[in-house]
Amino acid sequence: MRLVIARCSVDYAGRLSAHLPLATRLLLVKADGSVLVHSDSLSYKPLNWMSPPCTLTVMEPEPEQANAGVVELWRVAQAKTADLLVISIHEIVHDSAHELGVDPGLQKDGVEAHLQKLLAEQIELLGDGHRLVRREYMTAIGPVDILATDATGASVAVEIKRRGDIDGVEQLTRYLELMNRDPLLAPVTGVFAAQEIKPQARTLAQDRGIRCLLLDYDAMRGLDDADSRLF
Amino acid sequence: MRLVIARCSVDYAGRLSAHLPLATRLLLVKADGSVLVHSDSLSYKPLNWMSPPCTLTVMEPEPEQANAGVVELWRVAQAKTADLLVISIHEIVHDSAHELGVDPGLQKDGVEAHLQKLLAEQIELLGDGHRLVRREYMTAIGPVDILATDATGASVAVEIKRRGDIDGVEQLTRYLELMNRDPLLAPVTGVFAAQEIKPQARTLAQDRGIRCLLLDYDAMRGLDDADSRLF
DNA sequence: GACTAAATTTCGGTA
DNA sequence: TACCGAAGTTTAGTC
Repeated sequence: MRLVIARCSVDYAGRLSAHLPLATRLLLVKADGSVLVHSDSLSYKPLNWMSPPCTLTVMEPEPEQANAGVVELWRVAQAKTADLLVISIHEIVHDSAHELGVDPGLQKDGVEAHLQKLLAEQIELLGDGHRLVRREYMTAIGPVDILATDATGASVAVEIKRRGDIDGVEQLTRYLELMNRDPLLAPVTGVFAAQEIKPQARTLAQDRGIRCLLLDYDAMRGLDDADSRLF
Repeated sequence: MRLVIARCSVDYAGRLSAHLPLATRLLLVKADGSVLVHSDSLSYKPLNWMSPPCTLTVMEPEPEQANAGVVELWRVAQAKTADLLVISIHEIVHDSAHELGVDPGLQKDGVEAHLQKLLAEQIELLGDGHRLVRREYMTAIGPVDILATDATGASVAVEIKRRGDIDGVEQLTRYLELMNRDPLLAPVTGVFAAQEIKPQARTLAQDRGIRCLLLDYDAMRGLDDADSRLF
């Protein structure tokens, strides 16, 4: 990994055109050849970048550019997409390279998968008499998060989201349309379960006869922990 | 901006739990206090991070941790969300700080806005006799990208995407439903225009009587350039 | 401030 | 490999 702090301007041409005026920035060159341009604020996302696989070529500036103060010209090209990133360096403030080795990678745990697991374990949150059929119930257009039955034995399809948006309601609606054409399943009712449900999503769901269920993640996790300790 | 190359392990607790085993990584501390953890590959996205506003506290390791080889303990906390990032540093390989100043910011140009402008100028791509009514036609639930009329004078609503996904069809469907309730506009037909249309999106669109139109960005841009030079 | 839509989305899983 | 859906999505714009 090479770290360069430089006064530079940047131009990107590819899926869009973008230009960065002259300023001091961090240029981060990774071992796979990818390049990231970061400013001192607006974290997370680089101002500009090039994804691997790509090649970095350091070029001499044209006389005209040299007169304008350009010391080095970096040309970062992507083979596949013909995207091009050009960095015009006017001054290098810092330059260092470091051997990092391969990263063992990130271990994640949580979010929607966890909500789904918890709700499957606490299926009675859907209402008295509900029973779990299975998680990730496959349909022709994708998996339904949870399939259950209510007290009368009728099918219930549950779509789980962390944030209940209008898109989630559309998604569940498509599943319900499809599943209600299956005589083995029909009639199937829908439950839209989320930690937070946007007003518009709630309105749309109710308009389509889909029940909304607010999930209390902390409470569900607490119950889960309590259960695990009941031995 | 402070750049630290360090052998470290990282733990994040917040919207999810994540753990990074001991390895050498780049720790990037920005002027606004935000922290990014980058490995030497997998560009663009940090392995772990904390968004501003947040506070970085450097702590002495507990005796137990010190015995395990921890030299420094970084605690990055977000005030609002109670998210917490803990970086256990075993060895600092590099440490430097740099004054970057405020970045003038990125100038973008292109993508969907450009496609919309081009299609508005080349409205005949929708079919013979089509005329532009206006771009960004406002409705109660948001702006329709382009409103036009066909050869018979009937209204045509156009949704433009770079990548035509199923969501875009849903979006256009909502607009069409609403607009067809307006006696001044009805009947309104829909056109789903994109550089690339996913098979499922095309199927859904056709099922709903929405016409699909593939846009050739380069050709449209070429025409535009040719037009601009016709003087 | 709330909400919607776009992103050079990126990233992971599955058929 | 293509496609689909999630993301600690983030970010920008509008109401």
